[in-house]
This record gives sequence, C-alpha cells and structure tokens, in this order.
Amino acid sequence: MAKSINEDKINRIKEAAIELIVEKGYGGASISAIATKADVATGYLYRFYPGKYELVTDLLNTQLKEIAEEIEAMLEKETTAELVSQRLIEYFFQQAKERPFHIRFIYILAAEYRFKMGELEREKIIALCRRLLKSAHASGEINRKYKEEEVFLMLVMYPIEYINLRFKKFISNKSLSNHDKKRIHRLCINALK
Amino acid sequence: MAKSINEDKINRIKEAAIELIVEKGYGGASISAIATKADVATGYLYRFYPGKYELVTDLLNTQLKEIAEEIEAMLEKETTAELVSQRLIEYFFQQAKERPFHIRFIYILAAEYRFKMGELEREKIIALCRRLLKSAHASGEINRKYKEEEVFLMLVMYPIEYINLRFKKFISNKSLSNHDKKRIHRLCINALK
Amino acid sequence: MAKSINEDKINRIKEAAIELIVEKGYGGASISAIATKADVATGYLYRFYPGKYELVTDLLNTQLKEIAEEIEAMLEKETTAELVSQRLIEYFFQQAKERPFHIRFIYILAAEYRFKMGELEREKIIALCRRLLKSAHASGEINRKYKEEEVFLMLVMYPIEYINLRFKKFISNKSLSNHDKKRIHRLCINALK
Amino acid sequence: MAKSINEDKINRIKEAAIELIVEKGYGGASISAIATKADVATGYLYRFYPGKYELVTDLLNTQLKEIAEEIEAMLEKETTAELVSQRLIEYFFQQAKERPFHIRFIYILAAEYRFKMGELEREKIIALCRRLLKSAHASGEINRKYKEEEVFLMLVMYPIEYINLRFKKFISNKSLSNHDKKRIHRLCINALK
DNA sequence: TATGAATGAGACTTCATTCAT
DNA sequence: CATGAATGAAGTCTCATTCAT
Repeated sequence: MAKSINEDKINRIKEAAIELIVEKGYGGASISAIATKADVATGYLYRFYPGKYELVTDLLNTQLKEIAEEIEAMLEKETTAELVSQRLIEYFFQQAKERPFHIRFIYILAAEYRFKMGELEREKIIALCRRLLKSAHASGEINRKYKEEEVFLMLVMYPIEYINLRFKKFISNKSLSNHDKKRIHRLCINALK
Repeated sequence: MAKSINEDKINRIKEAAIELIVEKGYGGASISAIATKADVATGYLYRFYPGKYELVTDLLNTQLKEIAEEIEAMLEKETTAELVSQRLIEYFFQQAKERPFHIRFIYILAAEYRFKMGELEREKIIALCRRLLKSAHASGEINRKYKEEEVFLMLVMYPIEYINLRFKKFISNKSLSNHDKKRIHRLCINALK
Repeated sequence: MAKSINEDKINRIKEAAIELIVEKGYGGASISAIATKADVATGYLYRFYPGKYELVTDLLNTQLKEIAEEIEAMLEKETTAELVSQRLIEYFFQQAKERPFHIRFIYILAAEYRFKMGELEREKIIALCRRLLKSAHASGEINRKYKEEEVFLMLVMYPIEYINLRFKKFISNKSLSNHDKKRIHRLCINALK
Repeated sequence: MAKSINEDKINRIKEAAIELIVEKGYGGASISAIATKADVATGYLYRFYPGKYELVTDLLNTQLKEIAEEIEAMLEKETTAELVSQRLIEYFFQQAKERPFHIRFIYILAAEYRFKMGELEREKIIALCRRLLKSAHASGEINRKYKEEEVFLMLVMYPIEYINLRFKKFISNKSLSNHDKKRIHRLCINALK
C-alpha cells in the first residue's frame, strides 16, 4: 500500500559517505554534505543508523568483511602463500581501479584509534592468517618465526599502504601497473621467508 | 640554553594537541581542550598559528622532520642498509616507549588525505631513501628492482605500522620486546633483498 | 452499537497520545511514537486532524466536556453543593483509579498557556458553576461573596490538583483512600462557606 | 586581563526563557529564540548550563527557593496561620503585578511531570508547612485532620492557581484587586478550619 | 602581551507532515 | 482508504575564532 523502501538511496548514502570521508576526513564529512551528494534528504540516514558514527563503523566493517571473504575464498582455492599473496595483490589492485575510494577509506579508518574493527571481522581475519600460516609454515614458505601479525601486515596492510602511497603521489605519481603488482608480490613473499 | 616562557607554552600546546588528537581524533580534539590541557589561554595559540589546521600540519611536519634528521644522522654513521634498518627500528621502538603519543600521531595523520606533508620534508625523506638506495643497490643489499617507494614503506612505514598494530592490540596485546625488534628488522631486510 | 474500525483506531490514537503526553510532555510525544503505540500508520491521524496541535486540543476539550457533562448530570440529580461536591470528588477519585492518564493529562494541559479551552466547553462549565452558585447562595451553602471562579477552583481544580500531587508523590506517596476523599470534600465545602 | 563575565547577560537569558516558556511552552521556546530575545549569542547559555533542561530546572528551583524563603521569613515574624496566609497572598499578588511571567512560569512547570522540584526545595517547603501546622494545630486555626498536603495546596498552590486563572481570563478578565485578595484569604483560612 | 568571554556558523539529529503506492 | 517512506525545516548544541580588556 505504501511506498516500498528504496535500497538504492541507502547505497548512495554509503558511497557518498566513503568518498567524502576520504576527501575531508570523518569530521569534515558532514551529514548534510553526504546527504546532498547522495541526493537524499538530510535526515534520511537516521532511518538506518542511529548516527554518523554507526554509519561509518558499518561501512568500515562491511569493507573488512569483503576482504575477509575474499581471502577465505582464495584459501579455498589456493594452497601456497605464494599464490594467495599473488591473488590478494591482484584483488587489491583491481579494487584500487574499480573502487578507488573504498581502498582509501579502509586505509584512513584503519589508522584511526576511534574506529575499532568489529570483533567478528577481526577474529575472522586473524583466523584466516593463522590458517595460511599453518600450511606455509609446513611448506617452509613462511619462516616459523613469523606469526599472524607479520602475515596480516605483509599480505594485507602492506599492499593497501602501497596503493595509498601512490594515490597520494607521495613518491611516484605513476598509476599502478602490472609491473608494480609483481614487484610488491615479490617483496611480500620474500619478507616472510 | 634556557627556553623562554613562550617556547615552553607553545610546546605544552603542541604536546597537548598530539595527545588529544590521538585519543579523540582531529575533530574531537577541541582548541579549548588543548589549551586547558596545556594550561594556557584559548586564544594563545592564534599568536603562532592562523588556526587549528595549521597547528596540526606543523605538528605532523615537525615529527616527520625529526625522523628525517634521525635517518640522515644514521646515514652519516652507517653504510649498510642492514645497519640503517637496525638503527631505525631501534629508534622507533625507543620512540614508542618514550613518546608513545608521537608515533601514534604520525601513524594517524599520515593516513589522512587532508594533511599533506610539507614539500621540504617530503623531498628530504625521498632524497634520503635515494641515498640509501644508491649504496645498497651497489652492495647488493637491496634488489635493483626496488626503488624509493619500497625503501620508504619497508624501512619507515612498516615499523610504524607494526608498532601501532600493537598499540591497538589488534592481534597481540603483548608489549614490544627486543625479540620483536629483531624479527621486524629481519623481515624488512629480507623484503628488500 | 459496535464501533467501526475507524472509530477504534482513532480512539487508540487518542489514548496513546494522552499517555505519551503525560509521560514525555507535548514536545516529547512524537506523532510516530503515538502511532506506533496505537498500532496505526503515522499518516493516519491526518485524516482526522490537521496536525498534532489540533489533536491535543481536541483531546483536552473532550476531557473537559466529559467533566462538564458529569457535573451537569449531577446537578440534575443533586440539589445541594454538599452533595455535588461529594459526587464530583467521588468521580475524580474513580477517574484517578480507572483512567489515571486522563486526569494527569487534564492537569498538565490545563496549566499550559498555549492550549486554550474551547469556547463552548468553557461557557458550559461557567454556566454550570453559576447554576450551582444560584441555589447554593440561596441555601447559604456557599457564601455570597464567592463567585464562579471560587466554585470552579474549589470544586473542580482543587480535587484534580490534590490527586496529581499524590501521583507526583510530592508530599505523600500513599495511594488515594476513602479517608482522603472525605477530607478533601470537607475542605472544599468549608472553603466556600 | 580578559573581559570579565557579564552577569547581566545570563540574567537576560533567564528572563527571556521564562517569558518564552510561558508563552509557547517548554518545547515551543527554542534556545535560539531565547537567545535572540535576550540579545546574546545562541551558544552563550551553554557556558552556564549543560543544556536547556538544566536551565529550566534551575529557573524553576530558583523560583521555588524564593517562595520558600519568603514563607520562612513570614514564619519568623508571624505566629498565626491567619497572618501567614494573608502575607503569602499579599506576596503572590505583588509578584503577579511585578513579575507576572514568574508566577505563570511556576504554575506551568509545577504541572509538568518531567520537571521535578529539587529535593532541597521540596524538603524545605514541606518542613515549613509542618512548622506552620504545628502551631496552627495547637491554636485550633487548622483542623487536626489536615496535614502538610492540605496546607501546601491551600496556602501556596491555590493562590497561584487563582492568579493564573485570572491571567488566562478563564472566567473573569478583571485585573486582580484588593477585594480579590481578601476573598481568597478568607477562603483559604476557612478551608483549613 | 595574554586572557578568556563571547560569538555565530555550522554540526548532528528529530520529527511533523506529505504523498506515492 | 491506509500506509509508511521520505522529506527538510527547525531544534539543540559545539567549538574555532575573535577581540575587549
């Protein structure tokens, strides 16, 4: 009888929030600016979230969940750290190309002390690192002295940081190439040896 | 070599700003809270900076300058990448212990797209990476395919990220040990080989 | 004599509005909360009232009309002020027991300067006071110096205020007793002598 | 060295708040309207109160404290309920003339269930009623069946309600006269006999 | 010079009301 | 006719900045 809920609107809000937070930071991205960019009414997002903080937290955890699921899928298919790393870097590069704001968003928020990753997402990611470690320790691909921390940093955070360094044109302002992809992959794999 | 009252006051402001920004983020750290913590008047800082943004930008660049100077000093003394990396990690660990807010501050602000590093600091850091690269390429310590980006990321950003991951207790909640120091050093050096 | 679905719905709205306004005040009782409590759609009440203000005004006047009708019925049966007062207090005590929100609602809204009583209700109540006065002046039950104002305040407002003072547990937190009823009755009657 | 605090400003805010709340109710009196009427900046009141609710609560309790102090002073001087009642009504009539918004403000907020009187004020007023009761019971001026509740309602609330009924021009639209004063006094005293 | 009272733009959020379905 | 998704004006409150003292 009544208008049905418009899924698209909330997605536009999410996208607008990600872009504005990347450009202006959490505090600089105002609800009103987000709503305007998303072409919805100012108060609309409060139908879905209690407030701005919860929106952003959800956004962050959704991104992390996607990455975790991606890693999980890779672990199903691939058995060596070599291949998982390769696939993961491939995935991040693709994301950088297709959804550049998303990978920048993760990078920014991962650094903030106020935005804690959801416990579920955190545990899942740690579990996946442990799973990879187990087989890679056995095969000798990853040195036994390295644990989940090093795997997470080298295989997940390092590629993200690399991509963001490029986005910021800190050292190089070239766009990401296949050559970069291979070099990072080599670096990551060697690091953990 | 006694500091003037002015210098002392402005230093208290800087320290208070760093601590509050780490704890509450840029938006959450109000000028009034910073001034109260620093025990100076609200309006005082406007004698030195046009506004909050400029204060924070200066803070970030001061931190980066210090790191750059540290690296520079190391390059004067040490000749191998091995030793530079070791010293640098030593330095970051010491900072983490003595000035934990500083290393957290760099980590947070380096990730933000709003806070651009000063051109001078950026160039100096790149130049230092290049200088290290030159000798390390020659000696074979760093593979010729790796450039300034990789050096900067592995020798500077990676240790900072490692330390902050610990501060956040993301995977491990142990405090930083000498064992950790060695492991990271090994990982960084191996990565660039 | 079965009520139509519409009547039932609008009555649920009215009841919900009264309860929420008592608990949270006019501003604190949102249309959406009222509708939810009444189990109707948010927009439903706009088929019957132009807006929230008109709903509340109608509610107030309905309550006052009921009281007026009650007084009128009493005046048909009883002839002395003594008996009218007794009956009226009996009625208010019964309302306090059976419909506590209603008597609280009248109390709250009667005090607000924004909610004017409807002219008809006002005139009816004044006329009733006058009618009672006439015979009570003649019989000497009410002193000739007291007019409609005093009758209204002592016979209507005073009992309502007494009951609400108890609801608020301002002085006593006992529940209303028959003993209270008699005491108030005596006080009211004596006041007007 | 710095501007000294302007006591007058906060008083203007208080006065403006009282007037607007009387005219438009708690919800209808917006902070911005209060500030405009008081000729201060919107955010000014937050230097003194955490929020609107606290401002209004303080206002209410200040008014009640004044009344309590007035009653206390009367009890020091006068010994009979007769004289206390007379003085009190005199006081309320004077307030109605000199500070009409204040007595309306008390009347409105006393009715609201959300605004609880401060515990200190409440206890003081009850204690004063008890003190009066003691001597008036002994002298026979107040019937022994009446307690603090009846004293409070007849000597304090009733006059306030009478005055507000006039302000509302509910029955009479004449202004308050000495004649009214005497009549109410007689009514109150008789009620408690 | 240093202070901190005061400002007011703008942030987040609520909610009465509308209207497509 | 009834619904409830959507709107956006308006509310409360914050805080960077100014400037009289």
